[in-house]
Amino acid sequence: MSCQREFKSGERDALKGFPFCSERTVKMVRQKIQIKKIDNLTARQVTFSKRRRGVFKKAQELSTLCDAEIALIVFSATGKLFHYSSSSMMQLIERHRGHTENSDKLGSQPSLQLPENNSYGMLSKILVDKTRELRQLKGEDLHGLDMEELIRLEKMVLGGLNHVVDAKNDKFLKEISLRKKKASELMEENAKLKLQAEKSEATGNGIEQSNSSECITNISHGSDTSLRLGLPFTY
Amino acid sequence: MSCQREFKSGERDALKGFPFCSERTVKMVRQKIQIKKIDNLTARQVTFSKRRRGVFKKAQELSTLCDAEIALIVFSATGKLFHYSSSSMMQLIERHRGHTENSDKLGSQPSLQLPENNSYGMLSKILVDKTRELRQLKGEDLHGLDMEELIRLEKMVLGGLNHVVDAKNDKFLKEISLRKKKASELMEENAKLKLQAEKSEATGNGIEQSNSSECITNISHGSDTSLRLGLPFTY
DNA sequence: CCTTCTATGTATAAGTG
DNA sequence: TCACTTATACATAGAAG
Repeated sequence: MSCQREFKSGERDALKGFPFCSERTVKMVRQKIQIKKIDNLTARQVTFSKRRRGVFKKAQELSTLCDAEIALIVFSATGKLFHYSSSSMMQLIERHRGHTENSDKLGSQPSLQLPENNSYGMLSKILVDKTRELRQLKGEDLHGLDMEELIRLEKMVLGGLNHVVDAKNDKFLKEISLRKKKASELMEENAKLKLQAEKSEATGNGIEQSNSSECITNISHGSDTSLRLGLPFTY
Repeated sequence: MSCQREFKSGERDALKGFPFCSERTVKMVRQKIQIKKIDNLTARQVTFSKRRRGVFKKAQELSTLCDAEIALIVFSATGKLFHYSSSSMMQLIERHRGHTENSDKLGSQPSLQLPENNSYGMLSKILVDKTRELRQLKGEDLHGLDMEELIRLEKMVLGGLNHVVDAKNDKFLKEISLRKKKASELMEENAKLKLQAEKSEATGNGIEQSNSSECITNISHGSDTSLRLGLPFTY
C-alpha cells in the first residue's frame, strides 16, 4: 500500500520535471478546513471514517514506537463504538482511575469500604507489580534500580536465557534426529524397493524405478530447509 | 531501530562523497521510520512527546469535526498519565463498558449477576497470563512452546539482557567517574594542605603532615576495588 | 460504507540551540 | 525537556465509482 503510493508519488515527481507531461490535470484544489463541525452529513461521515482510521493508526504507532500504553474510545455521532487499547482496556482504565483518584483530594467514599473493591484493587496492584517486573525483565523501565538490583536482574535474565537456550537447543536436536531417523528409514525402504525393482526387471517384470533417488534427495533436503537455526540478529 | 538508523546515516555520509550532492543539502534528511520500538531513549522520549501531541490534536479534531465522543488515555513508559476526553471521561468509560459487556454473547453465568466479578475475573485472567509470561521469561514452563516460540522468547530475553547490561554498565561507569572526580578533588585538596603545611613548617609553626600522601593512596584504591565491571557483552 | 485518485495540508524525523 | 528549523513522509479534502 504505502509502497505503491511511494512509487506513484515518485513517478509524479519525475513527471513534474517535464513541463509538457503534466499541468493539465489541475482540479479539486484541496482546501484548508476549519476545525468545526462539518455541516454536510455525508461529508461528515466520510471524514469521520477517514480520520478515525488515522487517529487509531497514530495511536497504535505511538504505543509501538514509544512503548506507551494507550486506550482510545470513540463513539460516532450515531452511537457506534470504536476502540483500541495497546494492552488491556480494563487495566488501562483501572490505572487511569487510580491516577485520577489519587489526585482526588476528596476520599472516594464508598469504594474503599467495599471488600470486593478492595480485592479488586489488590488484584490490580499485584498486576501492576507483575507488569513492572515483566518490563524490567525485558529491559525496560530500569531507571529506578540501583547497582545491586541491576546485578540481580542481570543474573536472573541470564539464568532465564540459559534455560530458554537449553530448551530451544533440545527441541532443535530432537527435531533433527527425528528427521534423520525418518530419512534413513526412507532410504532403507528405497534401497529395498530398488532391489526389488531390479529383481523384477531381471525377471522381466519391469517396474519403473528411476525416481527413487530423486525421492531420497527431496526428503533429505526437505528436512534441512524446514529448520532455520542461525538467525540474523538485529537489535 | 538503531542499526537501521546507523545504516541510513551511513548512506548519507556516502552521499557526501559525491561533489555534485551539495553537502549542505544533505543534512537532516528525514528518514522513513519503521513502526517498532525506538531503541534510543532520548529519541524515544522526543518522539513520544511530539507524537503524543499529534494524536491528542487529531482526536480533538475528530471529535469537533464529526461530532464524536472520544476518550484517550496515554501512559508514558515512565508511567506518566496523559488523557483527553471530549466530554466526561467517566461517562465515556461507562458507556464503553456497557457496550463491551453487551457484546458478551457467552453468558458467563455468575458474572452476569455480579458486575464486579466480571471485571474481577477478567483482571485475574490477565494476571494469570502475565504470570505465565513472567515464568517463561525466567526460563520456566517452557514445555508447551514450539521452536518458533522458543526462538522468539530467546530473542526477547536477549534483548532484555542487552538493555539490562547497558543500564548496569552505565550505572557503573557513572559511579566510577563520580568517584574518580571525588578522588581528584581530594588529591587537590591534599596537595594544597601539604603546601600550606610545608609553608607553615618553613615559618616555624610545625604541623604534622606525614599522613597526607597515605590518605590519597587509600582513596584512589578504594574507589577502584569497590567496583567490578561486567564483561563487555556482545551478541 | 469502502476504494481510489490527486494535490495539498500537516505531522514529524533529524538536527541545533 | 522545550523550541525552532528544514525537508520529507504521511494524512486527507474533494471528487468519483
